[in-house]
Amino acid sequence: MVTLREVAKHSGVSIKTVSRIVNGDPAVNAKTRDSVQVHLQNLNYVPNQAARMMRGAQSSVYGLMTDAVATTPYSVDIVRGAQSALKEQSQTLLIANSNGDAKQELEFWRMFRAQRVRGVIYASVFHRPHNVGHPAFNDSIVLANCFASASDRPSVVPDDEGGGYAQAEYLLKNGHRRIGLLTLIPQIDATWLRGIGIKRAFKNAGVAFDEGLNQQGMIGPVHQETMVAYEAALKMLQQKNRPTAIICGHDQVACHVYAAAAHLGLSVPQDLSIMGFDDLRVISENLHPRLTTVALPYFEIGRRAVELMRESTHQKEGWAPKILVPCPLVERGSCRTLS
Amino acid sequence: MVTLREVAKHSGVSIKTVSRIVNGDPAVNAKTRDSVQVHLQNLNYVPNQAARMMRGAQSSVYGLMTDAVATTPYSVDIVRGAQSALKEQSQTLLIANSNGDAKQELEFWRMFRAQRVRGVIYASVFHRPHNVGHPAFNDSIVLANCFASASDRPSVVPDDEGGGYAQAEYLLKNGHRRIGLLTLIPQIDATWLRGIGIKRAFKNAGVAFDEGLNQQGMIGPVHQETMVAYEAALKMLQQKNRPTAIICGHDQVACHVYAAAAHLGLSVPQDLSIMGFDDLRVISENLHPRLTTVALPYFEIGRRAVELMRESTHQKEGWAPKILVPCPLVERGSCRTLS
DNA sequence: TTCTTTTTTGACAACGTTGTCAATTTGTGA
DNA sequence: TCACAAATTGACAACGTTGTCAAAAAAGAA
Repeated sequence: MVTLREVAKHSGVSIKTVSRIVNGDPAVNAKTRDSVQVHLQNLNYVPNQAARMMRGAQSSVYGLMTDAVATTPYSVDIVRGAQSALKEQSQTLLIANSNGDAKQELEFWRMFRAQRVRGVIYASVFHRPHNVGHPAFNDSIVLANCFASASDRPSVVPDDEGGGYAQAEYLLKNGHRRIGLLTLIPQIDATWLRGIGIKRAFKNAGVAFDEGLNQQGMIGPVHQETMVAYEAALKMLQQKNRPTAIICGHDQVACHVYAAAAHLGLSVPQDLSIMGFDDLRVISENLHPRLTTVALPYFEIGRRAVELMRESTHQKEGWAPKILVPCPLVERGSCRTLS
Repeated sequence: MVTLREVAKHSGVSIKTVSRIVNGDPAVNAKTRDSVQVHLQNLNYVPNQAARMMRGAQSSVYGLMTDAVATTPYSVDIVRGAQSALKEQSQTLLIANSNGDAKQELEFWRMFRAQRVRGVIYASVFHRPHNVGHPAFNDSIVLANCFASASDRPSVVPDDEGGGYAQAEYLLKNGHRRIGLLTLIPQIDATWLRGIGIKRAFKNAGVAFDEGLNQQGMIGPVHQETMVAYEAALKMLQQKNRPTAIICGHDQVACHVYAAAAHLGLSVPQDLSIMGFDDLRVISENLHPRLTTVALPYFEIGRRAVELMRESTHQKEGWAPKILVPCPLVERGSCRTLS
């Protein structure tokens, strides 16, 4: 690897002068600068970050710890988003996914420390309280897609309540009155947050919400959910006074509702409107008709997390904002207007 | 941050002795070791990688450059796989995704150099020839999920030919004779590789392959494909002598075939067997019935890429093996046995 | 010209670690 | 007891960079 010394030797100046030029110090004679720059180019010098860091410079690497991105497609967008915010200052992401294993995680914290990462973004796929941390990173952890219950940490989470509101508001606006609900398991915060949003939309529209149409699309403990949306949808749609629309807690749930509708000979959206959540494009763009859904803004969450991290540097103890990123509704073809 | 010096001061020994203990050098008196170890624990010492690297140690960080993982869910499994292979030696992954932008990519190569990463895994979501590289990393780049046409680089790719063979062989074994094909766009290598595999299976089974049933499920240029599987499937299934099974170039294509079948009142797998490719679990496990498909072994590809990278250290110029990772068939409920 | 100011340059130390090698301590055998 | 070998320990340099400060060169003022 080319070092400053080598460039200096080639250019016939001191190491320090080359260093100055590399770092854009104006206190260098223009002629010298030009001549050295040529050699920098020729030798293709790239500064050694390790050496820079030893001199006390801040690391340009951030850590991204995640418990189980693996299971959700597109949560990789958190990574993309974080990166997009990072690259402007040519910083990078060190990635570690622990699959939720605490021991694994501990080891990764250690690794982050060894690498002297500047801060850590802790991303969990489940948007629910999370205690997290390591004393060594006390003031430089940002939670993405989850938030801390006990310890107060800055966090960036999707606005599930707003997302739920958007789901219901859209259907109500389009004339639907009997609207079914197939939720995720209640242990997840997102479930009741969205529920609150949905009910708020009903209230705003002056429509009564029929609790009988509020069903779980999945059951069971966290991480071992069983999908029951198909059966639940069948039952719901076979009622005499069946709903004209179903709001799903997830695009996957929507999949099963499509299947149930097809099984009953109901066509979407003619006989039944379906609303998803998450916008897993692999699903939402491949169903027939394409699925109208509310997007989980993973990319934006990643971006914001990095921004929050940057701000956190200049904050005092106890600073722990909780940023809500809106969940935009993506209109496709699975919902129709009732006249 | 705690340094060796501090630990040494606390323990009343020299820096070097502490260093020895940290690195497990046996040439230390047991008593000394025990006493120092206590202080290491108490002070929570973690060696500074930057300093270690300056002393000439190999970096423990690898780079993962990717052009567009974003678009394919689960390709994130490449990351997981790589990590799983890495973590055994407490090494880490620096991640960079360029979204295919060449300028972006150049900057990332520079960053990798600045970080002195030990090697780079270049992962492309499209399994097709790819020229890639940077002189500085000449002998430490491994391609994952793609291979180089001009420059010869070690690469790890899915065995698409074998995957195609598995698709057809399974259906033939189950008594199907008229089997339709809805492929990806022909510009992608995977398309013809799988085609070869499929035809080999037909030949092995002594069954003639009807080229009339070989249709594209998608059309258009790379990166701007249009999905036409729905229409193609409709046409194919409305023939008088319609196929009893359809092999899809992708699980997404399969989605559309399900929809087409539902539209025609054909039930899966009773009236039609459907075979996918990729095993996007979000799709394959949420269709009704669940989709029998051939999995793209992203995780394994990531693992192997790291292993290959390790081997590459001791190889001479021109060493460029191309590893084929098998694509296992995942049996679910979308294919039936014809009697 | 000479002196002063300003600009430009370079010598040196330090960051935290480990390899080299020498110094010190401990153990062994006569 | 002493001589010698083995085990244990530490001083020092070096890795590549940048901050500090002083030296040298250039520019300006008298």
